[in-house]
Amino acid sequence: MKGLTKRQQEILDLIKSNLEDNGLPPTRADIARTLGFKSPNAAEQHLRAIEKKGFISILAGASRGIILNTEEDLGIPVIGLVAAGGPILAQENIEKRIPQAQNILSNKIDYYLRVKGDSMVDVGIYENDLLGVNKENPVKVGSIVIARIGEEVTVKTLESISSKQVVLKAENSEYSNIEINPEKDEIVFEGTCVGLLRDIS
Amino acid sequence: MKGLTKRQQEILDLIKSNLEDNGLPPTRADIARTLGFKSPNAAEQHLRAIEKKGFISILAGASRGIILNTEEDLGIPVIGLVAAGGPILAQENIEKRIPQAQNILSNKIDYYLRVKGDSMVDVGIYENDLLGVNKENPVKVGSIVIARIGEEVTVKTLESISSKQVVLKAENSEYSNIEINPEKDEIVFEGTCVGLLRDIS
DNA sequence: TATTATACTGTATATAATCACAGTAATCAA
DNA sequence: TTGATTACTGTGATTATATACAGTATAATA
Repeated sequence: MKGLTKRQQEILDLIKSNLEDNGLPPTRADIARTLGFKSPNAAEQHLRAIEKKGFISILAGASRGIILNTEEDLGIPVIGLVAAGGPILAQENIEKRIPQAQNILSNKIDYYLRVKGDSMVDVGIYENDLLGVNKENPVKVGSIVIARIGEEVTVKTLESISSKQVVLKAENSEYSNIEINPEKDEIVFEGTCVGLLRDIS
Repeated sequence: MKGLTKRQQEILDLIKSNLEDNGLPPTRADIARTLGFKSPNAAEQHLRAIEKKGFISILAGASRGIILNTEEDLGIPVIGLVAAGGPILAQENIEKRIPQAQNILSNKIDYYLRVKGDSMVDVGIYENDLLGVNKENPVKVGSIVIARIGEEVTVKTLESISSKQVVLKAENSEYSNIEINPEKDEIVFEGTCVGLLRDIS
């Protein structure tokens, strides 16, 4: 699917906003009027081009017969057990998806990670909780981070970090800290924990 | 806003499904065809009746100019501090609303209650967490319940209940149980806690 | 250099669609 | 028993809309 030109994008946006605001697609004349075309045929030809590129479908003969070909929103993936090796967001790790509802949590969630074990109970993170993970922001000392050490994925508080040593703290007095020398062992930060969902039965 | 007749409801449903399936409203002819009318005017008159009752708006002259008058979904209310007296869902208690996204949590959430205090830390419920509350299901022993005792709203585990005594357990060893005689003191169960949301900064 | 894509104007027309007017018939409330 | 509401058929005028055809002009592509 090729990219749209600037003008074509404007028209696609117009269709979307028309749908959003009025609940129905615009006519060719509507498009021409809004964008200042003197001929509705300009809109017609743009629509053809956009259809050709796969972004919409046009229903022949039907008034306002413009259908958006939006790839449906799959939702935010929930990561269960992480298979050894591969990337955390690999298909085989996705347990299910839950619809992304903006404003449920304040920060952007890239994926949810199902908690295994009890190493973070002292900060109220329990087994089977879903942690909302933001993978964009750089990790900060004091944050709860998702780290991959070798092939193992773990959730811990980042206690300190330098080029020689990374200290991960388990928030459970029965566990001891994890200390890693990043020059010797591979450690990758998969993201920062910015939220939590829990089902209570 | 009066109620719709059975036939009018069928037509409203048809409009909705048309919108859902095709992304645009039906024409009078579409409606007539689908419902077996021999005249598109039958559809026209039904639409007028439905508009008169306030469920849709008709754009004069526009093709497919049918707009649903859906009262917008306000979202699930978040209850902050509960004012003394009055019902928990009273307007003045609503801090904000967050869009209801099905499947985020498994159970039905009627409202969210912002946690004050630390009386439930031992089950991982912290200050400022949002508790998802279901107010329909009857409370059960062992569940975390939202109870109103006199004018105070509290979240506790329901330890035992009988006509003579209700015992509410704080999940924090520094707090002691609350024992109430429902024949002497007023106790109302506002719901059961079925989920939890937490923002982690 | 020819071709294709983009980005329009301008005209015209078939048909899609709204909507008014004229009926029929059944049900229900005043 | 009169009037209002519901639930349609049937016809047709008017207008809203899609869409074909004929151009102009520019930029990118082969």
